[in-house]
Amino acid sequence: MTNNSDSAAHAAAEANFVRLDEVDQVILRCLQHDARMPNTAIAEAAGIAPSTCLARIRVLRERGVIRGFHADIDPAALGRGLQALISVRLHSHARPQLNAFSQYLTSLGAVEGVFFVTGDRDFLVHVAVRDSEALRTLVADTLSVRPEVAGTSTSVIFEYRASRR
Amino acid sequence: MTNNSDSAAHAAAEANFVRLDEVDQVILRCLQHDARMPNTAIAEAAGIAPSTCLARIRVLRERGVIRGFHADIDPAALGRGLQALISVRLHSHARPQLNAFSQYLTSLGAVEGVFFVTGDRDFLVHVAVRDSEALRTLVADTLSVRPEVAGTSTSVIFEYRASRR
DNA sequence: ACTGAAAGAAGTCTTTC
DNA sequence: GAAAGACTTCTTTCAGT
Repeated sequence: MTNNSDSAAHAAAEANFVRLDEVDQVILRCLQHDARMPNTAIAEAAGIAPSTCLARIRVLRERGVIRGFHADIDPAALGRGLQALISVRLHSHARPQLNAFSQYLTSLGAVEGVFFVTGDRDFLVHVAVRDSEALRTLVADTLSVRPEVAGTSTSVIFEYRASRR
Repeated sequence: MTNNSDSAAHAAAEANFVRLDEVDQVILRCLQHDARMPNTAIAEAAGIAPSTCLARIRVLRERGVIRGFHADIDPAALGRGLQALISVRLHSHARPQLNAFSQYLTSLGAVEGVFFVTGDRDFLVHVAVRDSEALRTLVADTLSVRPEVAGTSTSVIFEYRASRR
């Protein structure tokens, strides 16, 4: 799907203007901290009735403010103790396949996240693998063999902190 | 001496990673997809009793496999429609303050995540801000003024896909 | 738009195998 | 470890304000 978003980014952000009062902010903060927090507890924290709180959360989901609720799984506990950022440059003639390649990356089991960025690189791929051997295999045998890929550059992640406030 | 050849006394218990059977994997997959999925539904999907499922989840949390449950909030819906990766190099004499600086970064409201990496840079900071003006302010007035910071390099993120399987 | 009550559903704990 | 049952708590709906 090709959306011509020349200056639409700014306009979309303004059009998607959402007003959140203090109650909504308390709700979001609670759910961001603990998505399994009972509705009654959230309602109490926000100072509203549980039924009202439930309706608020439903609206927040419908508006797209809340995209979902996910468990935070430790990759190391799953035997993937090595994390890396792989910078991927694509050939210029592979531009039309950008989105498809991005989707392909996301589908890989080792991939934690994909950044599509400006600058001298195209993608920055956050991966979690078992060991350096698995990382080498991923870069050499999975990514570099792709015809779209012009080159890669890998940095090992010593530490990654997601901001979960 | 005795013929203790049971598979339960395997050395997998003291490995750095945790052995997860199929039941655990089903539970993790469910919770990663929807952290608010009812315990009864997870139990049914895993083919175990609800009480057993609850005990499994508790153990997974205690072992650190599950680090938490978080709502996925859209930064754009909160008025932060511009995301960027800021590469931060520190002065070599600021090494002892690496961890403190990392914590400082994480505490900033605009920061989504912080990568501490090998290579020619030290940190890669994932931020979400209101607009380019806010990004300029963050880089110029918040980060660059720090005495530890030797230099920064900013890339705008066109798209970011977290792998939530 | 929010509240409060009430019925149904789900979470939790203890016992039992 | 796993399951069953009792008990507690939460979710959800709906009429009312």
